[in-house]
Amino acid sequence: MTTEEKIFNAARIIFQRKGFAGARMQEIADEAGINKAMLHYCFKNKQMLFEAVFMNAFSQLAPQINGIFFSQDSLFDKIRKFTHSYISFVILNPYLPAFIIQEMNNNPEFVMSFFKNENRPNPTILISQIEKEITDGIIKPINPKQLLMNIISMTVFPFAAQMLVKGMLQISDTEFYTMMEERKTSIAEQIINSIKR
Amino acid sequence: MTTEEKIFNAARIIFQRKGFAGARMQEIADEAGINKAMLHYCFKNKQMLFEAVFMNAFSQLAPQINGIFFSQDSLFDKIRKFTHSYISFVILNPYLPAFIIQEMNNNPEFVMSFFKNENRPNPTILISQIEKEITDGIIKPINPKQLLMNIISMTVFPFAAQMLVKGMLQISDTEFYTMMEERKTSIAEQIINSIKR
DNA sequence: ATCTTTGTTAACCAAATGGTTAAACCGTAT
DNA sequence: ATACGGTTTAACCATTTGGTTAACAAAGAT
Repeated sequence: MTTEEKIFNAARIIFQRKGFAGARMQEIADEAGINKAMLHYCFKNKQMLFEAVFMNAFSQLAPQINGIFFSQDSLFDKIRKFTHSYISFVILNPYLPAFIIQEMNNNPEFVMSFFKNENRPNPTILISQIEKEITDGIIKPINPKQLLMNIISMTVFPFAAQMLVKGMLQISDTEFYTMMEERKTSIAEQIINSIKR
Repeated sequence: MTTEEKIFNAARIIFQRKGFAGARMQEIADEAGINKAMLHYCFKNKQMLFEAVFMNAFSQLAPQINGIFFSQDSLFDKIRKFTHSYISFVILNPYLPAFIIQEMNNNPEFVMSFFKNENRPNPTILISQIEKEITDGIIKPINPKQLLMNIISMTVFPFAAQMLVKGMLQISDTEFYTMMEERKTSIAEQIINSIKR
């Protein structure tokens, strides 16, 4: 593993654990097992290092979301595949959602630029598909954006608010994990149930 | 307004905007329009000031959630009332959810103590009610905790991840607000639809 | 062999930041 | 009026923090 990779991985761990403001360059250097000056040698400054980490995190997560937007499946299959693959991915990267949401809220201006990128999640196709399935009588009338928000909410929230959820429902890490496994399929069925005619 | 109140309000604004690590004592003093030394005169130190703000925020939000747990209504009515009253409240305090979730993730140990409090949200009654309505054949079988998670997710997530949602769906502040108003009733109907026999 | 480029470090620096202090201010009881 | 209590401030302090520098090592290139 190159030094740059060591730094990057260390930075990802620390930034995801403490956020941009809470992370210390020295801590990242320690985690990487190298001298602090190397951070600035490889990544100009804290902001650049952070942007590299955030950009990477976001570009890992975005395709997971894009999956639902660009396939050829029926709406129901899209929902099933999305929740399943997204939760599978996030179980392996449980800190990503909270990290992205936190930094996005703390850094709106910088981060909104991501959504002008061509690679950004683009829901327009899915929205027109929903509208079509409504007029075709396959599903009940619903505001497509609200439906989309419901899907994302049920999928992402438990991870983003992990501590809150665990504390409120008084569940352990393993029980949480079990529930997330169950959600891979249960969310989809729940949503489909609520909209199918 | 007393000086202590001025400080507290300023601290709430700054902490909610930047989080504990990102907030600067000087910034809070400026926002309050007083000298920095007063912060330490009224609230010992940054940690104490933060805990006062967080405690207050949490104790405002908790009763909103407790509402759903301790009423005598039917499950469907509980869901309707909860989503409506919770969203109404959060529209007036749109930064609360993100703030609480963020600090809860960054500060698990300190914050988990809240859930040992007697005043904590306690879902056991609601969970047994759900179990009862399942055996009574009023609703379809479902893991009660999953159902609860769904309700909370759909209600809280759009606020917690406001920037993400706005960026992804490409909606303005006003459109966001309109959608949240719509959600006051639509979430409940959505969920009820998905579980009623 | 030696020069040059790249990688790496210890020591250092200036600014920022949380916190302190001692003096000033101000209403009020004597 | 004055002495006294709590309140407020300007100036100050110690530490932390992001960032720099200059020397050193290692690996090719000549």
